[in-house]
Amino acid sequence: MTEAERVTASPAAAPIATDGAPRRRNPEDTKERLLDAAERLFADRGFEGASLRAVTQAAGTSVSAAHYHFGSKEALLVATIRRRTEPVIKARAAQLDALERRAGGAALPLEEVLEAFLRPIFAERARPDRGDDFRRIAARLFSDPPPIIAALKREVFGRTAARFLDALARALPDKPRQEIALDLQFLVGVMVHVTAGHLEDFPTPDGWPSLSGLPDEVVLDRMIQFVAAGLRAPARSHS
Amino acid sequence: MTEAERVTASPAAAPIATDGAPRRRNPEDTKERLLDAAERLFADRGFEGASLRAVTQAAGTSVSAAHYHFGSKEALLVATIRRRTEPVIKARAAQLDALERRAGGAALPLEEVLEAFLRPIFAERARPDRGDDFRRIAARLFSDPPPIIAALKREVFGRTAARFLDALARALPDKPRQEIALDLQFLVGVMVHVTAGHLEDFPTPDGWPSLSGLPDEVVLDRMIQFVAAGLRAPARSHS
DNA sequence: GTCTATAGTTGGATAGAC
DNA sequence: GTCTATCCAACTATAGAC
Repeated sequence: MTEAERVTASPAAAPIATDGAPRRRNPEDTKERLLDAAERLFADRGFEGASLRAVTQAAGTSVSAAHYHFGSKEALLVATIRRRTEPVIKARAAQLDALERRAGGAALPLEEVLEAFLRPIFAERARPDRGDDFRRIAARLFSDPPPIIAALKREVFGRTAARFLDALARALPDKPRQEIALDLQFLVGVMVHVTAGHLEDFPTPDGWPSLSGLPDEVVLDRMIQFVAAGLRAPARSHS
Repeated sequence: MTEAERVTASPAAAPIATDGAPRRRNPEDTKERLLDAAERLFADRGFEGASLRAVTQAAGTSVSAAHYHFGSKEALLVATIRRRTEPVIKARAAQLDALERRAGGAALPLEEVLEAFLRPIFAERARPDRGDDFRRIAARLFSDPPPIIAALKREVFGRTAARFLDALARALPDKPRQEIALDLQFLVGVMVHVTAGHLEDFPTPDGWPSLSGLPDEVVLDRMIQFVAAGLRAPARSHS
């Protein structure tokens, strides 16, 4: 396959739907359309795999418009990710605040701590007003090449991790702190895998019920049960 | 930052260590050196982010040598991934075979099924003879752009999933099959996250013990406890 | 089997008109 | 603010000498 064939074979060069006629040249929401297109293409092809030209074409603009609004391709990526992560981080903090207020000085209920961590990301995923490709953007955040991503990742994670580690420690006072930290990483693994949409990507083998149609609420529920049980599981006394 | 600065700022153009003097021109292991370099650079920068030139330079060869041995950049990626996944798939099957033989017709012990699934990937990760960057290659397999990766991913997963789903069903006879399938995805999420090396990538906040020095055996042990408890957790009767 | 040299594209970024 | 036109560096892949 030649390079030209490979590129044209790749789909998704379709422009972002701008509800109705192919009207162009809206003054301010060009920025928004660029973010939508970038989100979809970065998620589909990766940062280096999605050219700025492809992104701007899908957004119905030009390369220079993107440079005008964002300054560089990297900056566009950062803006794309921040648009999604900011509301999640804030919603998590808000839910945790409410939870701690309600509990007063008492131990926090584990399942509710987990829900405060997990529900916001599902909520963001399901928002219909913005492109619905939040999906793999979260997974990319975890595995895309380092340039700025590594720093972004740590910042995003760091802003939430400390609070949730403390909350988990309050929910499970007898659990060793290192085990809490390790189990939180397991939880993050589950979250990323599900958020990234891998449930839809891996068809179950013949004879097994499909997972791709499962409502978010069912998946979220089961995640909480699964992870709560894991967190409560005592360390094995060395056999 | 200019493009030139960004590129030169990026490290890891160092050649693969060929134990001792910078001896070149070994007849056959050029292929091996190319795979080592490709593994490291694809893992660090992603498939599109790591140019063939960078890979061949790190391997101490030329672009055309890579084409001679593999035919294309994509084929090199596939070979890189297969070299790691093949032994894991085979080891998993072997451990499961042994387990089923030992159990006869009886129920399989859950923890041992999980160990058959998880230990081989840790073993591969720890092999010193090949470059030690198995790490993020597994994560890439799950989130890198589609060209051939999507197909590869399904093939690799499919060859193991059916057998493990059956084994889990034999270990937990009362568990609904859809719940087993869903929980297996959670397990995969944990596995990918840990294998990808994210434990080392996310420094724990101040006041929390670091995870980066943890021996593989400790992590594997805790993973099995965590996931086993999750799998055993009963579905919540809808509140 | 490995090299040098080169072909032919495509990439991000910018200048300057409007 | 958005466009067209252009710069030039970097890419994959191949041809052909050795």
